[in-house]
Amino acid sequence: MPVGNESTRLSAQDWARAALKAIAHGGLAAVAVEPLARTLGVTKGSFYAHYRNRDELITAALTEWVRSHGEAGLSQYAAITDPAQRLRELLTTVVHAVQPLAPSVHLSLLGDRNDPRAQDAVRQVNQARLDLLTRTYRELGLPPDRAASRARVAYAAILGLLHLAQTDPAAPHSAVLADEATAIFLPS
Amino acid sequence: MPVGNESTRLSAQDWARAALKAIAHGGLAAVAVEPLARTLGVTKGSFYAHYRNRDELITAALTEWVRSHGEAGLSQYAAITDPAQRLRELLTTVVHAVQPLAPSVHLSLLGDRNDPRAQDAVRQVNQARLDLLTRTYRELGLPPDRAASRARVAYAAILGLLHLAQTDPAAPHSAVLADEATAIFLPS
DNA sequence: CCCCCTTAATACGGTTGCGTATTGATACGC
DNA sequence: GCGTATCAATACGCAACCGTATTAAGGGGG
Repeated sequence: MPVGNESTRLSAQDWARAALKAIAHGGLAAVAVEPLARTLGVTKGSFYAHYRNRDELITAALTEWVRSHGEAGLSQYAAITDPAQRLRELLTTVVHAVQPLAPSVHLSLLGDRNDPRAQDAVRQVNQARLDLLTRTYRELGLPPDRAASRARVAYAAILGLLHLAQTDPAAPHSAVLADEATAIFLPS
Repeated sequence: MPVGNESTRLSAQDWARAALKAIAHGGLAAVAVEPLARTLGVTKGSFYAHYRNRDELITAALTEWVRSHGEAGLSQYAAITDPAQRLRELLTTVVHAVQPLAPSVHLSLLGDRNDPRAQDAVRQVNQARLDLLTRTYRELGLPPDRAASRARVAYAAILGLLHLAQTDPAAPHSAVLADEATAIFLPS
């Protein structure tokens, strides 16, 4: 069975993915070997065949998250040549993708921001996104320093909308919000 | 000793305050009786003279937080009659107050957003702030629905700036940011 | 085809934290 | 001052989880 991912045996990746799910749900504290093993249907004995300890699992999971949410995850947006269009895409994607109430790794890591590993992961992802936004505003004609601060405020709004969507039960009409956001953040 | 708060004995308030500090630092998980007792210089035996259990402490701490950060904490802004001035105050206060790296209860609670008590506390505080912002934008002449969505985006930006300030080591010039934010969010 | 490496189970000890019971100390009202 | 409320210490049982043996099973490469 060369391909076929329905193997009955687990890989290190399986554990890392489960760890990310746990982080999204309950933060780093939720990455606990024995509970994870229970949800994976094995006992913890097998975990130590893949990682030396819990810390290694956390590091692996966060590394994977940074990889997929940093520049790699932004490449589809970076590929858009028209900066105005790119900005619009970024904003509307966020505003809409915000609804599914999918538990967010990003928000959970915020709760663990004392942990150096979490702080570092969040910092890297934020930096990649801020860079892209700053570049976009520069291409739209803003002077570098204004582009930087505007990108910062815009990204802050994106993050905040994510916060609000995750806590508010009241789902605001996303279409209206998207319009408002683009009206605000597309440059004068 | 009627006044004088240097009493050698602790009150329920002291425990609640310590709990809030712990939440700001490590989320709800950090509200642990024995560690708290250690930092307070007593043993946990005395804790149970003030609260029946850990849950009661958490509830008390969150209630206190909602009280002081909900409408009560907003009254000084609500008192500003000129809506434009009020909005400016709100924005600049946030942008500046954001620096001290004071660990934020709000951000920590986002990490615990699965916990119903945390979710409820955050929801209440957010609602009070959103209401004030929405009212402000209405007074500035925006139609009700636009006022609501604009308030939402503005508050999202405030939350996001808080987020960024807590994770970024790179402290951006707050004066620049404040200008940018007011330029963006003061209505057209 | 058989050996060995990977995955998994079981069992154990150690730590941390919750909650309870019991007893001691201390302050304040009378 | 005296007694009762409140605050505090100690000791205990209990549960969850980490990490470490140790052993078993199974499946591919030589």
